[in-house]
Amino acid sequence: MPEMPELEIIRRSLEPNIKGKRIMNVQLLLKRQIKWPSPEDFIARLAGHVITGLDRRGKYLLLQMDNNVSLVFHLRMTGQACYFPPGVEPVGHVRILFPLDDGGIFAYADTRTLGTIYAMHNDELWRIKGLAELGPEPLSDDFTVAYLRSILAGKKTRIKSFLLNQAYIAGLGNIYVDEALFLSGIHPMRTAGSVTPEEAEKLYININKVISDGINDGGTTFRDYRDGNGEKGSHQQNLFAYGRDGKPCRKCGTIMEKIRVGGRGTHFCPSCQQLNKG
DNA sequence: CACCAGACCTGTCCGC
DNA sequence: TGCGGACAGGTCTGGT
Repeated sequence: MPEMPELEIIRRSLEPNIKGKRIMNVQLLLKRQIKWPSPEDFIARLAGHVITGLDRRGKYLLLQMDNNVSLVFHLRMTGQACYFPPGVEPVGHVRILFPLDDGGIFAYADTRTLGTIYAMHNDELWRIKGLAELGPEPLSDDFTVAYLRSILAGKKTRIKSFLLNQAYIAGLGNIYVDEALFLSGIHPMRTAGSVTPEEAEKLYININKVISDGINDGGTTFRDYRDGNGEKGSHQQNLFAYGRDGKPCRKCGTIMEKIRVGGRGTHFCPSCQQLNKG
């Protein structure tokens, strides 16, 4: 479900409600979603401790605790991290409850239960491979045109799959990749190495644009995504490619198509994004 | 290394 | 109405 814009909105919306609050106890309704450490140790590392800060890296949400422990969430497809004020009962597919010292509850919910949760000492965060190997993020100083050109060079993998690889660029997912490729006029089946330096510059600008627009719209809610207060985003109203198959292209009017690339549903305009280009 | 199917899960939608 | 299959915002593993 959530990509970088959604995780960033979740982080921002949770912060005023849970930062500085103490976790009174931990109720594991579905233990198998805890990937590290054991359920008993997970509870021991968190219960009674204060949440001192909230960070995000790629699609990971990290709650910093007062005992040098990070409570790490990866929401996968349907995970939700939400604050319920005092007197409001958590609803939905709740898997873990963290009652707080203000009488409210920080809850993790997840329909498909694919999400992964860790309570790591900060010096053992490297054990989370996906987190340790993340590439630079859109909108950050580390993400530059030169960097993008350098990682594209010579790659034979298709550009769509390439952009979904979190080790190259952190935070892009299926929606925002389709959007960035559409705005850049690049067919998703082209090889990464075929993207010209000029196209790479467009792609760089548009990756930053779609991520930034997604954040400004409060994220994209197709079905499950909600922010830390249970609110939907609105960026689904401003998409150009994702979910628009069968509809006219917003640039040229050609009927948009949907294909499968690397096992993922992929939306594009056959006129604006031509395969033989490049 | 590239690439794909399958696995992990539940829910929804579509066609018959 | 019921059932089977495909599909869903993600990532990892194991096979060819």
